[in-house]
Amino acid sequence: MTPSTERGGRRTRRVTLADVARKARVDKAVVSRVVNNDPLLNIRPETRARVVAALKELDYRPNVAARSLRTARAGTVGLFIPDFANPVYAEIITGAETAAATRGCALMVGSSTVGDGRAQTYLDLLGQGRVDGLLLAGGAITDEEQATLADRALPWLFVNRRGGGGRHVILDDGLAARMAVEHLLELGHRRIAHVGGPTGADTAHRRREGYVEALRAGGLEEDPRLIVGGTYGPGGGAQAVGRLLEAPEPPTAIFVANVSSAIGVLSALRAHGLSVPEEVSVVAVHDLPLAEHLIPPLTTVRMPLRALGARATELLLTVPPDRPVEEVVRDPIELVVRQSTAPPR
Amino acid sequence: MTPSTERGGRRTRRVTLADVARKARVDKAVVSRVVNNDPLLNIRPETRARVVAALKELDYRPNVAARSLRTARAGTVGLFIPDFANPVYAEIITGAETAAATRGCALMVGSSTVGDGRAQTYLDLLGQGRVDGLLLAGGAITDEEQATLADRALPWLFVNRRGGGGRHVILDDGLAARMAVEHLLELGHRRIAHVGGPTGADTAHRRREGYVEALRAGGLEEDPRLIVGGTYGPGGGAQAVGRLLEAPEPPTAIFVANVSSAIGVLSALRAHGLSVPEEVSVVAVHDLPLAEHLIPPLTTVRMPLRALGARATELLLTVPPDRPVEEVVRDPIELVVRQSTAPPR
DNA sequence: CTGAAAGCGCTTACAG
DNA sequence: CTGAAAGCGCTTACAG
Repeated sequence: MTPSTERGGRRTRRVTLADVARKARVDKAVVSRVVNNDPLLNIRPETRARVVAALKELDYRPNVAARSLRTARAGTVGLFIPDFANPVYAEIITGAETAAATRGCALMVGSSTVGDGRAQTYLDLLGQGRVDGLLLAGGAITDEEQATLADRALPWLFVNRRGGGGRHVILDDGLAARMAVEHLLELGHRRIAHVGGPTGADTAHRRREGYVEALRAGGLEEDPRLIVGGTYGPGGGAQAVGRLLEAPEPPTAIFVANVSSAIGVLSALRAHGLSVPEEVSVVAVHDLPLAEHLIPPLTTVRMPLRALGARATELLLTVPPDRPVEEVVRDPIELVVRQSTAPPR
Repeated sequence: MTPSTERGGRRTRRVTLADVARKARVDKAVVSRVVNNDPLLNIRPETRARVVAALKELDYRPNVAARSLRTARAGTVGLFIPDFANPVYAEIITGAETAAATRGCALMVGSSTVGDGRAQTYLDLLGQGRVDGLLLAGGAITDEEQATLADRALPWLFVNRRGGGGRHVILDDGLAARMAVEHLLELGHRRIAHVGGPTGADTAHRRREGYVEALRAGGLEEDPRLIVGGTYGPGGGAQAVGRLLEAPEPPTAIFVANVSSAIGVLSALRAHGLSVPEEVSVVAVHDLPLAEHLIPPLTTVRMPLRALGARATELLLTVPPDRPVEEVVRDPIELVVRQSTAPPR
């Protein structure tokens, strides 16, 4: 008998290993090994056939809770992000989800928009044994939270930010910044400003370093008045432009640490009557589908965010939790030249 | 002894109910009832105090797998979406996450970007008992998938789209469309075009209906040449504008079914040398932080997407799975007038 | 080549 | 007011 269901999914009695074993006239241990493809199982072909047939006929699906209890493995990876609305995390999630699925694991994503926003609250919700490990992407993790984490006997890994006592996976944000700035230098720009990310954000820190390095490699000295911080959102970008234009000698080009900020940068420049790229060039880190539909289409540096999410998941699941991980994912970083950058006039 | 940990979270022996019971000199059944706040538990204050102290001292955290196995409840809600990169789903997720947490449940979000993209693949990954119910947001669910779903003895609910045999929660997309079009009518527009969503998307269907209704209520007849479909992305919006401008008498205003499309609409209008709002007004459904930073700042209709996600979660967890649910979430829909709409000249 | 048994950590109905 | 026992559904080391 297959379980019957009704509208909305009425819950009927589950099919268990014992049901399958009875039907196939074997012990449930045998069924278990067949289900899990136990390589050590030596079974007669006709017995296996009976088991497989019963499995199929009853539409057996293992009970995750029972399996987890027995094996002490959840088959689930946790991922904690600041905000689902940030498209950067969307890409990381997608990469992590795919990598987890490849290993037969589910992914459980939580954001700090819930409750008081602390990683701790998310941890409490996870309880004990809901996930086998935790990826912590971006955002600010306080020392207290890191201590709590340490108490949980749970493997973790920082993603897109350094930390975790030498357990992190990042991208080469310095290189991304240098590629952006070198592009501006090659176009002939000499007064290149930087709209950075929020103080304390590790990616912001590394992009700013890359900006300074590229300037110096080009024989220029950085000008503190041309470096302004912000948030990683459009509002922060718009505000930053306001401060930038107060400088006595305004820049001819702006390197923006984040594409969302750049949307605000573009609109603020226009509001100040400056045309892009004729009067000011703009280039930003991270590409998005909408970048080519901005006015003007935005030159960006595309980062391998999916690869980052995928690699982090793999490492979390394979590297022993007491071993350090400090990896820079080396998938290609690509300059996407559109119409927001041009030689200075 | 509290469990010791090392870098990366070395796994140490877990604290179980039995450990706590031993320390508090009671049976583990008592500890269990204290942990779960059993209202029927009659316990001497000093006994409770001993239990609470032991709980705290050992930092006890219930094993989720054991509890799930025993109670046949996962304490987790599943949510299946087409794509994490779509900001509309980000809002729904956030609402669902908060509502789930309020009920002590975790949320497990999966997207169709994994594997072959079918809901079925996600269901297989979920296995048996990983979630207590499933929210299916947007996207296309085939009949085959709906049949599979019915076989799973799992309560489900469609979110933001009708379906599921009378199990869905939606917003009043018709009203949103009428508000947008009425705004254009009040400004004096008479040739109002519609850039719709993808064929088969239920929200697209209802927004288009609202558009037609509003036109007729304003004494106008819809013109098929002014109705073009598209995707819910910038590329679709841009293409749609191209087709719209082939009409002998181009529109003076465009109602766009989705804010992401509208980004493409704005850039395509500019590419065709048409200024917004002087020559063409644009209004779109869904508000985003970036809307006010577009060029020009975009007039939108803000939808209560968080409330939708939250309500769907509540209904999934409370309405018996064999009862129909057909709810329209009535939280306020708001017209946000910015600078992309103006009277025709 | 297959079976029987133990036990993962909980909750709950029942006994006293 | 508290304890003892059964059992959720699985996996695995071991027996034969």
